[in-house]
Amino acid sequence: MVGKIDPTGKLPPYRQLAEIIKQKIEAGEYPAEMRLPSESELMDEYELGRSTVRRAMNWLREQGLVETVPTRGTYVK
Amino acid sequence: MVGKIDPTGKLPPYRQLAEIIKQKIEAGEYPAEMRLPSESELMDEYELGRSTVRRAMNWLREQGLVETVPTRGTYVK
DNA sequence: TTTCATTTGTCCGTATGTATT
DNA sequence: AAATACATACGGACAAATGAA
Repeated sequence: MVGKIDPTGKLPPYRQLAEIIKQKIEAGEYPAEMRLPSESELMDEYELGRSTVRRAMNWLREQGLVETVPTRGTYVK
Repeated sequence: MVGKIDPTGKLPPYRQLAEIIKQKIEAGEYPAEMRLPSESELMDEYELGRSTVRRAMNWLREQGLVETVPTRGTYVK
């Protein structure tokens, strides 16, 4: 099944989440300009802590895939 | 043009707005006894949420620069 | 007097930023 | 990585008071 986080996997959880989201972006499931699910939603959905979700967001941001607007959300670039 | 809010600036938006208004007061553009623009007007003019505008007002009030009269407005002291 | 628009007061919910432990 | 706390910000909703029509 796609979209599950494996705490014992090769990649750390934050990178796994980042890859999942990256795939969704590239697949068009998350189109440009779309706001990603909030940190809270991602925490619930993938059963991760906020800092883990934020690390994933940081990674995606560093990759130039998304853009974060303070107090608004993170958007697909 | 002076009076633009930079969401990524050093000072948070509410402080930037407060500084703008403070300058106008000190420059005489907003003389004593004058009623400041309403919260709604400031929201529109600077594209800020009401709570942000109100924070700016609180700050100005704490500085002793203005005085607020409920249902009437905020006045330069 | 009644009605209406304006303005501030208050509260709630949600979201990100930062720091600490 | 997680948990927690606090700051900052946006939006909506409703109340209360004022003053004008």
